[in-house]
Amino acid sequence: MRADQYIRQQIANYLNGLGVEISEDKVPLERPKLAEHGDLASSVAMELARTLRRAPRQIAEELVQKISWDPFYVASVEVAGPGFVNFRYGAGYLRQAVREILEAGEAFGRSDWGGGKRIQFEFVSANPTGPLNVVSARAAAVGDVLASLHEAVGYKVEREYYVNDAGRQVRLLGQSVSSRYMSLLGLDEPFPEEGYHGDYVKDLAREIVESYGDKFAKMPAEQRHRELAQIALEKMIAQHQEAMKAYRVQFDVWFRESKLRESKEHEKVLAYFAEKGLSYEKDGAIWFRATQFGDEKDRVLVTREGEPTYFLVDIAYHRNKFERGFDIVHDLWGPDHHGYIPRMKAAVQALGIEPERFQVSIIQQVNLLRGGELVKMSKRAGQIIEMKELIEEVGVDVARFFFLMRRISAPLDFDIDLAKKQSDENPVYYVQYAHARICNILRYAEERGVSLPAEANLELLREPEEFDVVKKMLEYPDVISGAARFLEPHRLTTYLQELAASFHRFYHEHRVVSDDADLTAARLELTRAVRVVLANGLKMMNVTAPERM
RNA sequence: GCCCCUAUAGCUCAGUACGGAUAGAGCAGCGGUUUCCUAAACCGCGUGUCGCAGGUUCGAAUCCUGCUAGGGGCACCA
Repeated sequence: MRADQYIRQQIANYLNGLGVEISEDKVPLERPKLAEHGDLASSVAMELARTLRRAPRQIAEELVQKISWDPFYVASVEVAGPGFVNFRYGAGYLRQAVREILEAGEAFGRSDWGGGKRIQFEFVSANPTGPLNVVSARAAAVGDVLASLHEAVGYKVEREYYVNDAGRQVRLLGQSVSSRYMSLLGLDEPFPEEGYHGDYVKDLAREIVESYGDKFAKMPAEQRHRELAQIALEKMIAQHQEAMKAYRVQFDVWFRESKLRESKEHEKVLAYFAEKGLSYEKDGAIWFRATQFGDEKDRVLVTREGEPTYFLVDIAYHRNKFERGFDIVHDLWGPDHHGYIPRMKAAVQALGIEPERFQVSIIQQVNLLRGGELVKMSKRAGQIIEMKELIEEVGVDVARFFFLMRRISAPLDFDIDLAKKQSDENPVYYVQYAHARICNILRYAEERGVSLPAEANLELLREPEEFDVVKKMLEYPDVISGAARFLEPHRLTTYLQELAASFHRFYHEHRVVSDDADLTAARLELTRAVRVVLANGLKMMNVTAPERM
């Protein structure tokens, strides 16, 4: 049993005996900010003061006296301040934790409160009409880790990437490439008004000239646009897939919008809405009654030109997802899409799906800093820093870690200079170094042929720095479940830095491998446990845990 | 105008879900630590109108209301 559970149980039992009805999980218990306030503290006496009509300190004193505290879990209990009850962990409990962490290994920190429910995370889903930008890099890191966190707490998870390989944008890509293609061949074709200006379009055109020559120049413009669009599209999608692979994101499904269109799934939605009276015709367009489901205005499904809107196809896409049997569908979108949430939620409801099963997180923007200055990016001028360039410059580990350091709802400043520094200013190395350092200690012990007793005597662990490390490790399962539940992967980076710090402190104060074989054995166990937790945490983020640096 | 996000130390940020004690880290600055398992480490020193104003409460960075500033969004684009 966990010590916090034990304490809650004792308090709840005692209070129930007094006639106060309180369940274990309602007993307030928190980790105090100040070390002098103990390892755990309860404000229960203050909260009960009113109902019991007694002074909080008096209630606290009695509670402390009347309950017989098992010294295995609780080394000391005291009343402090206005009526807090402060607890310190028993040494036995802390020592046992070391053993439990080692036994659990990769399973340490995992739980099953997800109950095997199926959840899908859809993220990145960048248009294949251009290169991936740094926002996609953030989304990729965040989505991947949120998915992993949910796996760790007992969900069955799928990662999906939606490929918008159809519609207006793709036509524009075809026209843009065609124009560049023609001019490479010395021919003239006007550049489309809202075409894509980036250099990558010229690169695509050049590649196509190299592989196909002037084959497309002779065909009718419309056919050329179509065929070039397809070729360019596949090249872009392949690039995106390579980028994700290099970034260590493994998508289960790359879902193509064109598949939906081919199987006419959007038309089925249309028919369904028409049948249910959820759509109507106005000004030559077909509209969805989104206002019936809380959106601020009705939305167009089919334009006056008879073309399905992105929204309509997206509704079909979401219906398709739910038909695949997910209990929860979770989308990660960019900040420019937040206005889109009410209408998608409305649509999901209109399809008869419980709205709680559809969740959206908005990932805020990324500001790149170089030399302390904001790097200006303009999509129109084709001036952007691609995800690929950034990764090449700073490395996958650093990029992932940096993108995970902030709350997803906050814009993130990515300091390229800091990311490139291999020094103490860079938090990634700080954490990785702790892991490498541990591996080095273990190697050293092995090389020296340290002879260890069969079973380490953990009673020899008694230094405050040793216990501090254990206490920090004990926080890990809560960090994982909290990060998953509240969609806050940054808790993991913050935590790993704290764990690394507490290990570095321990390392500095005490020798692990010494002439005292028993003590060495005990400390090697502790050290191995820290390695487990650091490795688990880094693995969760898909950041490498180096054995030497 | 309406909606979303953000505002905490010189800088970058935790802490806000579920209100608790003297609001914490890292970096930058200054000073120190290595005959010893990696100094990519450790230790010490300073700083706060928690954006502002009210309210609720024994207690508010945290909850409520109203403001202010910055960013983003409000398409028959995606």
